[in-house]
Amino acid sequence: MRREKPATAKAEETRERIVDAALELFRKEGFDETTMRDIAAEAGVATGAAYYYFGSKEELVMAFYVRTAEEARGLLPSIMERSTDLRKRLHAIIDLRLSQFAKHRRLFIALARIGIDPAHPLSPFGKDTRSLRDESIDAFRAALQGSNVRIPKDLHDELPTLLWLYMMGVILFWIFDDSPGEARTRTLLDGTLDLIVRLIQLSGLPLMGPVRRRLLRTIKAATI
Amino acid sequence: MRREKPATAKAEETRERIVDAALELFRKEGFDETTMRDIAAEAGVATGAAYYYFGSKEELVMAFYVRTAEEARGLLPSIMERSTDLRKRLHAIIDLRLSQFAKHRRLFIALARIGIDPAHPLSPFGKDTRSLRDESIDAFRAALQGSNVRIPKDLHDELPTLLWLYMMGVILFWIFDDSPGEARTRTLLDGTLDLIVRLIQLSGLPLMGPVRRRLLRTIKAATI
DNA sequence: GTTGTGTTCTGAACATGTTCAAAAAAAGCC
DNA sequence: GGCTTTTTTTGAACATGTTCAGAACACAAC
Repeated sequence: MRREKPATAKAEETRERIVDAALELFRKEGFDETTMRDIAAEAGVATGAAYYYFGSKEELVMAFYVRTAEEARGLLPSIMERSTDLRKRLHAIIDLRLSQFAKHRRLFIALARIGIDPAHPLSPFGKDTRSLRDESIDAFRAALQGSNVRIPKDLHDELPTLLWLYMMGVILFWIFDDSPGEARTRTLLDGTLDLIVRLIQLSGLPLMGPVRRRLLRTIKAATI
Repeated sequence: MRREKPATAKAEETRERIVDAALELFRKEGFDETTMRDIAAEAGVATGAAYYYFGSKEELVMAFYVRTAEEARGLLPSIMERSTDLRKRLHAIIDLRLSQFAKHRRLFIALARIGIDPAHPLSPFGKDTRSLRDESIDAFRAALQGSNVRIPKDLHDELPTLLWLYMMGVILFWIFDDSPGEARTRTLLDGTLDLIVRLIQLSGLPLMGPVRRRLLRTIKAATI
């Protein structure tokens, strides 16, 4: 049985060697082009060793995602300190993730292929990825809190999740964006962020209560 | 070399047998669980024969999609005749496609796994799938034309594509919807369709010109 | 009918993700 | 140190998508 955490320091080191080899080869050759035998050889172990630490080739891609999440965790607090402007904050979060993924485009697409299967344990909406998802949503919660925009109380709970969904949408767009430097995704992000921030601001006006509540009801009914 | 169209009637018949066997097994056992050997055996041919007609297992999934598209082509005209109400028309189109896919949920997810890779020939945004995509977009164009809602001229070109994108979004939501009878997707569709139809109506008001044009500019810049 | 040519089909071979029984190494215990 | 137990590692075996050289077949030309 594969264990969650290697027991010994040496095992931990072997595990690291395998991830490093895998990510390096994925980056250089692509996900499909890299074989588990290549990875094992590069890490200096037998093929089976990779399967002792990772249940499948796909779990190695997940290791990549976990690394980006850890990196983001380290970087985001200082980014939040730079400004209280909501638009800048949201832009910074999404821009950071996009930049991380852009460095490993093909690998990220392999991840998307895995994630789009709702039955797959590594799907972004599944329960196995819950902590990663929650952390990502909390980033948006933190961006809202202490920002220069007042958020109506009844939006407090849902808005972070909605913004996270919005980011997922932008990332989906980015996957299919073949413009140089992903310029089109940048354009979309700039244009829609303006719209979103303005909508959030407007939603606070007294007149908007009924509209906001109606929308909220639809969203809740659809996502419960 | 694999040919586009089989030359003889017998070959055409073999091809059909292979598709039928594949779809039947996919439906009964699931895409991943069905092997090419199973398919060939069920169709009464050698394994290699399947590869004579289809370049890969994935192309067999595409055959499924093509069948649903053909079915939709047959059904949509009569549906359009039933009402000129825009909301009903849009609902009918999307509901038809959702119902078709719901009958083969797991198979559709295999299709999604293929389609999310922008480099894959069968991606819904690629040039190989252009005619299927255009046909799908044209369905929305037909729904708009002769509907009870007047469409501003500058929206004529883009709106069908935007509605198609909206449908893609709903389908994406549906993929992850595990509620019984896909009730949540139905709720989302009902709620957002109201919003969309109202937005389209509002966009025709003289006051909305600048807003509409600004949004159009963003969309065009992002999708050129 | 024979020959030639293009089409359809076969089944063995190959590549690669994955499994697993057993060996090797490490850790724990006296 | 020697013994037992647990962890780690090995490499061959297996399953399945895919390829391919050639066999079988169909059909036209003569």
